[in-house]
Amino acid sequence: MTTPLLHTVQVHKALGHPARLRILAMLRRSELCACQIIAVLGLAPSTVSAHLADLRRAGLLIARKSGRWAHYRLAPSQSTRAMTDDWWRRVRRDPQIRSDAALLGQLKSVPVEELCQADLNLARLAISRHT
Amino acid sequence: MTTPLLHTVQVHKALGHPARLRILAMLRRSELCACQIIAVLGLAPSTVSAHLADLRRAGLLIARKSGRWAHYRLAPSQSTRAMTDDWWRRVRRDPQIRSDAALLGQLKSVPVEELCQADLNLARLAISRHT
DNA sequence: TAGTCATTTCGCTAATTCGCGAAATATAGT
DNA sequence: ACTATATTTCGCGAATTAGCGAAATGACTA
Repeated sequence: MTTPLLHTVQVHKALGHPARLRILAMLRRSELCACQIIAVLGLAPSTVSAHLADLRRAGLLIARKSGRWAHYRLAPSQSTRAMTDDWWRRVRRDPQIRSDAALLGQLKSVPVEELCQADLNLARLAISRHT
Repeated sequence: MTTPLLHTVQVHKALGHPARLRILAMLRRSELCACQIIAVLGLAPSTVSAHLADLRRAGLLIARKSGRWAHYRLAPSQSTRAMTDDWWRRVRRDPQIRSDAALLGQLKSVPVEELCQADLNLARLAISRHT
């Protein structure tokens, strides 16, 4: 158990990192597989996993495990939605956020089986093969 | 110059510390002198000054210097107000925030000249002398 | 002009955070 | 059972942050 003050601090700490904001921005559109998030961010899988754990601990997203894959989506809570709506207005036009969305749109056409185990460059190759 | 993403990160980092949230909560009621904030938080003046500088850099509050004293108030921007309104709903009933408000209410009756140069204990003595 | 005092800046140490690779976990397919 | 593999956990070095006291700054006062 924790106080409202410390919980609020934890939430804001979770939002205080570009990679974690990028993750939340991606998840606004739809639930995603961990490997898709890893491919878009271009960071080591262990690093992304830690960021996802931070966001989950802060109550901002929830995980769903389906076989080997882990799917993440935004937590449905009221306060989470209000909070993300707030910074979303400022961030939606950010170049990094927009390029993330563009890359993610292309990744959607790649089967998850091919995407996983591939770093960002391989992901791009897979895109060119599938479009 | 910075991107919208990095600016948003900076704002959330500023909100990701209990002392800084306590400062913003206090300033919701009214502008305050630095010495009043120092007395309520019970931290070293240099520490509080650093927190205030963080909040100012994030654009969340603005400073006004009047003689020897520095007065701080919330920045009047729209987004700042929306953001503080969000976490305020969760934090307003926090015991730490409430005791801050109670102490601050009593500090208001103490002249600034007596309050300054006094730590929290001296501040309490001053309160008992003035009520 | 010299002194006092509120506040900030500086220098430092301890604690936390970030990122990675390696190892561990767990699940699908053979 | 065994292998392959998606994800997480662990251990560690680099970078950042938090706190303090000491010194510097700037403004009132005598």
